[in-house]
Amino acid sequence: MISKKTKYAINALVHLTKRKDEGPILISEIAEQENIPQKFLEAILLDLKKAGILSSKKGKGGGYYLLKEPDEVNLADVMRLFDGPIALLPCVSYLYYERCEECKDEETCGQRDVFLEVRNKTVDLLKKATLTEIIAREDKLAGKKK
Amino acid sequence: MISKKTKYAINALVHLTKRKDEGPILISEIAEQENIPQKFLEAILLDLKKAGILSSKKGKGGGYYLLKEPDEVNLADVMRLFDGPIALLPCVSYLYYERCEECKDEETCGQRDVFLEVRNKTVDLLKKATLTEIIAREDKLAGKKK
DNA sequence: TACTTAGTCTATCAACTTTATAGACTATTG
DNA sequence: CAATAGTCTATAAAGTTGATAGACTAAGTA
Repeated sequence: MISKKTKYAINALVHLTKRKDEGPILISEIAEQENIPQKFLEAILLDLKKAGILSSKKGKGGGYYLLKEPDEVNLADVMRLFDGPIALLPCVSYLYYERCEECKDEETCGQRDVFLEVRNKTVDLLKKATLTEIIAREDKLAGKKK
Repeated sequence: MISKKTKYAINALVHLTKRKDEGPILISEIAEQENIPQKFLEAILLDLKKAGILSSKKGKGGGYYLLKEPDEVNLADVMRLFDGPIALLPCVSYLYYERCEECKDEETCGQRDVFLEVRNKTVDLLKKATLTEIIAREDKLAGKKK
């Protein structure tokens, strides 16, 4: 399961993408409309800023806004930022690789081979899921609904 | 990441599969050869027994052995047993479904749509990974190695 | 029957992570 | 200089994970 942090981060990013022509958006507004505890959201947005995805303005008329283009931000990056590795085993993670202590031979480990496949497919799907693409999905789903 | 419990369980199951013609295998033997803390392994094997995957015999000449056929045990089932849902969001889990409190409309949620795809692909890959298939992978990897 | 073997059950625990809250601080705008 | 709004630090409750200890029970064997 992904953490609430990641889930909240994605919702906040989608929110900011939809309103990206309105200038800076207040934390309090995002918190209220997306049902996220405000203080918790503050920390999340700060992390997204440090990661170069968002930027902010202080004082009156301030708030947060997208720094990267919506098609340059994908769920794989967001997940890694808050939850760390996407891989289900440390030994198949590319960015957070770690050997399994109990493993006898990594090269011939069948379990590892399975989870390597799962990781590759998952990263593949999550990389394709950009903010732009997520909103396109929503539009499509909303169309089907009515 | 999967828990050590799941990882240990898979290693123990593969171990028992390889030696399934030898009769009951001691917990202590599996623990030693697979580098698993014995007391921890005891609990794991007990869970696998309760799930109908293993059976055991007490007293001298006792130990654990496979009850199901190796091609009837897959990693999706083992993961669910120890780690619960495979899905990354509660709202896309089939067996452990739960609504996201903060969600405004599940039917048109783009985030959900992405994680539904990830879940489906992951379950698909893990269902195919039976004990038989894992050992076949190991043989193949060992062949390539030399 | 008594002894040994080996799985089973219950309780406990330290360490860590997650989710969240409170409050002081700093920069910007008007 | 006062109001606004993001930033930083600390704290904490709750839950999960990985592990250990010890008593108990069932099965085989002499």
